[in-house]
Amino acid sequence: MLNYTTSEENYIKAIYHLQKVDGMVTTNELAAELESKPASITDMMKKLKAKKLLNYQPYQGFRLTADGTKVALGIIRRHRLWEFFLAEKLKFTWDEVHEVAEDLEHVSNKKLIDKLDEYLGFPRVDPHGDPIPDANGKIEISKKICITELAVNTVSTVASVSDHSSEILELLEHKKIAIGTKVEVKKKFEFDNSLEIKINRQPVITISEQLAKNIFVYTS
Amino acid sequence: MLNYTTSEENYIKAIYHLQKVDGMVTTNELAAELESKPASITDMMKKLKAKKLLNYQPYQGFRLTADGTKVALGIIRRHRLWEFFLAEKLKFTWDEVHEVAEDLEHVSNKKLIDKLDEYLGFPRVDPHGDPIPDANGKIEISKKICITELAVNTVSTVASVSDHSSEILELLEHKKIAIGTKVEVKKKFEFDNSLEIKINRQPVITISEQLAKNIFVYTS
DNA sequence: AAATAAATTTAGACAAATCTAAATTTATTT
DNA sequence: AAATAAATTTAGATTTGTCTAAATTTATTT
Repeated sequence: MLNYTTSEENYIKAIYHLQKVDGMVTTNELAAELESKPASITDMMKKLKAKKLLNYQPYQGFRLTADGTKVALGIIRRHRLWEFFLAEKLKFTWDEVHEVAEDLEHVSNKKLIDKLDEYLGFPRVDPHGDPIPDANGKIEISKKICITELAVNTVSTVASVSDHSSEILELLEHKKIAIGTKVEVKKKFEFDNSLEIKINRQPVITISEQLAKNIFVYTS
Repeated sequence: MLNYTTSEENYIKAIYHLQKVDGMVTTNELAAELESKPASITDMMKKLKAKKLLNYQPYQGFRLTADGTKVALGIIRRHRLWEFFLAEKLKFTWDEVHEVAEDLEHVSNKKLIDKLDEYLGFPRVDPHGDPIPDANGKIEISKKICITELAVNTVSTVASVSDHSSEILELLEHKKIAIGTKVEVKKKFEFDNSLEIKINRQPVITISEQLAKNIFVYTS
């Protein structure tokens, strides 16, 4: 496996994430995501195309090749393993891990990452519930839906939370909702799209539409 | 604390290490140490001087200021804590830790390093026996001498080993010599400068001059 | 102390990554 | 389908870190 600069890695990772939403990624989208300028994007796209990480025709947007996707999954693996380490071993809170992992992810020593993985017990998801690719780049895509889509009176498990801020963390901790928590929607209110949910055998609690939109559960 | 580039940090660290031997560091020395060219050194010295990390007059060599030393100790702290982590937690061997730590040391998040330190139990020395600066940059300089200087029939403790290769590691493991091992020199041979030493209550063993030169013990 | 050698610095070039401003292509409107 | 707007690319500049080759300074020799 070749090595890439921190800058290249940040572009590759951003394209990977944007692709999941869009399929094809555009110059302006990527510039917004990376807080840089469209001209800088075009420059880098040429470079990544030359390295065969990207399919790219001028003016037509871009998407990662199979090779590019493999590189992206390697970066995401490193990022999420470090996030797990920071939360589990160093007792960082949920909202702090991302920023630190942004730096650690660029240390790309395969043996380091594989031994870290082993040390951590081969975790399957990071502290936000996002899946961690394995050493071969295989990622477990479990089907998830937003809790707002969950049928009433069906028990499910919280899979992930899409907002990673300290504010949502505070609220989730207060309501005793975490990754892995069993939840059941008891009632949906049309007026404000708030939900009444039950956690295990505790009394019903109310969650707002804004909160519900960020909570995803396994479909099963 | 300001942030420095990986390149700047590598220069600062190299100057710190060379200074300990020489006092004043020269352009060629540093170029050799960093495997770069003298012209590159001069360029960087101007930059570090402008940042007040370095005392430098053209043609006169250079030395870190108090600020520069503080920065160097921060880098060394990170490097040695990661070395300890790699050896202790991820079970890397002694000769493998340096290379990986060379990358990890440039992730300069104070909270990360202080929490790592705590997680590791505030270790005082890295796997080679070199002291780890604390969060305030204080470094414990314990007096050490080469085992070749140790008086006959005096028990001492192995403090550090200056060569970090896998070859010396193999030999040290075979002879059951490690950091912290209690040793006693029983006899010195003029002919080849080999030593006969005792480890704890085991039979006398012989070590060559080449090996002895790399073993340092506490003076106490 | 002049000549020579060694060390160091300067001058100018280059690659990587970024930017601004202008030009071009594609998309959208009237 | 022209005209206009939006998106994208190109051209040229800038910064950082590096280099080679030439010039300069310091050290060493005869």
